[in-house]
Amino acid sequence: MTGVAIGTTRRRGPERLVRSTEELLRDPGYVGTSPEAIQAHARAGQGGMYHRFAGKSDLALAAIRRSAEQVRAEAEAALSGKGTARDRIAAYLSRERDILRGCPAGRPAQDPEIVAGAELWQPVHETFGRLRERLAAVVTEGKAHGEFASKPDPAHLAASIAAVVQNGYVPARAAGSVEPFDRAAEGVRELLQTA
Amino acid sequence: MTGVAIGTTRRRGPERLVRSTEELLRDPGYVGTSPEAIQAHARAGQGGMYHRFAGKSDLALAAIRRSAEQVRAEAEAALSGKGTARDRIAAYLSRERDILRGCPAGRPAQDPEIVAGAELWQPVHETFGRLRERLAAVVTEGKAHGEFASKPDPAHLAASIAAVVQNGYVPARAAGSVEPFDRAAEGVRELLQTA
DNA sequence: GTCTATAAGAAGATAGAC
DNA sequence: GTCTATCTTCTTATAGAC
Repeated sequence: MTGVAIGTTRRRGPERLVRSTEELLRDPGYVGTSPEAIQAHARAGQGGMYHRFAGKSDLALAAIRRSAEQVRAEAEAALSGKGTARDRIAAYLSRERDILRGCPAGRPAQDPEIVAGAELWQPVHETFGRLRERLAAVVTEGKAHGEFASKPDPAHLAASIAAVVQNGYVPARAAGSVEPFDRAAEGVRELLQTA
Repeated sequence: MTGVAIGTTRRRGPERLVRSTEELLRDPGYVGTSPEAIQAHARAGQGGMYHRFAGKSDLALAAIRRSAEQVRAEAEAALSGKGTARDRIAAYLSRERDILRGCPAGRPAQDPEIVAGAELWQPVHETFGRLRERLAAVVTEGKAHGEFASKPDPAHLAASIAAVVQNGYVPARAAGSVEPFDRAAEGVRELLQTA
């Protein structure tokens, strides 16, 4: 531990490189991002990059881990907050997500080269699984307090909510607009009202 | 019109090339698919391919159009079938989709090179939009017959359903299993029961 | 029309000076 | 540790024989 702050103002080399990779992984995606592009974005030289990281995939691993951790933390903040289970799920659905830039956790799941190799794929896999588990737990909790009818299975409902959120990104990109995402989130909220 | 059947047994060159491109576009995706791979898959030579198509993007355009048309037709088959609005939506959710191979219509929406240029992106865009409209119409119909509570807005609900279906693909790929998709579809069905 | 050979370019990584 | 030059390989496309 060097005690150097990881913030927006003062970042050491490796930190900046990982940040840049995170951003580029969201938008052009893994295959669409060249080491050169990462260096340009991070304003780092080739030397620096290859000195600290073994290569593109090594950098991507660091970036994916960081993105996954953040997605997890944000979800946790919403799902462990105040209010009823329904409120917390609604809060989770409302989080700002910069939809058109793609899902920081889900986008990599679409990259052929990432899915192919286990190292990069594993953290993505884990993040999604834990998120669904956490959502299911909140649904179960809500059912225990009589918030939901007995009908919806927690695991199913959790999967639906996760699908809408994590993947509403796709139609949004297809439409070139956040509208599909917002509408989908609103639709789930409305369904939960009546459930 | 030459009258040659477009089936599995007898396909002319261009047809085979487009088919192969469709399949490869679903799985490795646009960036991950080389002209060479297409030729190998279609058992065609370079000459044949470049003779009929201007290049990779030209072939991709043909493939995307065909996939989009098929997705639209399948959705229409389910949504215009017999039964209540709820039944038809449930049927739509149950269609076999070869989940892990990716969504034929949505996968392209994730490819940086496709999103960048308008030609390839446009058919994807259109397909998603029309599908949501169609779903919204069925929901509206269901509400008119008193199948759903007055609460859910048709456009919102349609967006939710579309997000679950078209994109349940993402968590499924992340998990390496169809389970997340199946659960999500089941979750929406259950919610519709109670709505 | 279909094949083989090959060119032009970029992606990813390395070498070696400083 | 960081920079520049270089190397290899892959991707996409073209040329020209047949």
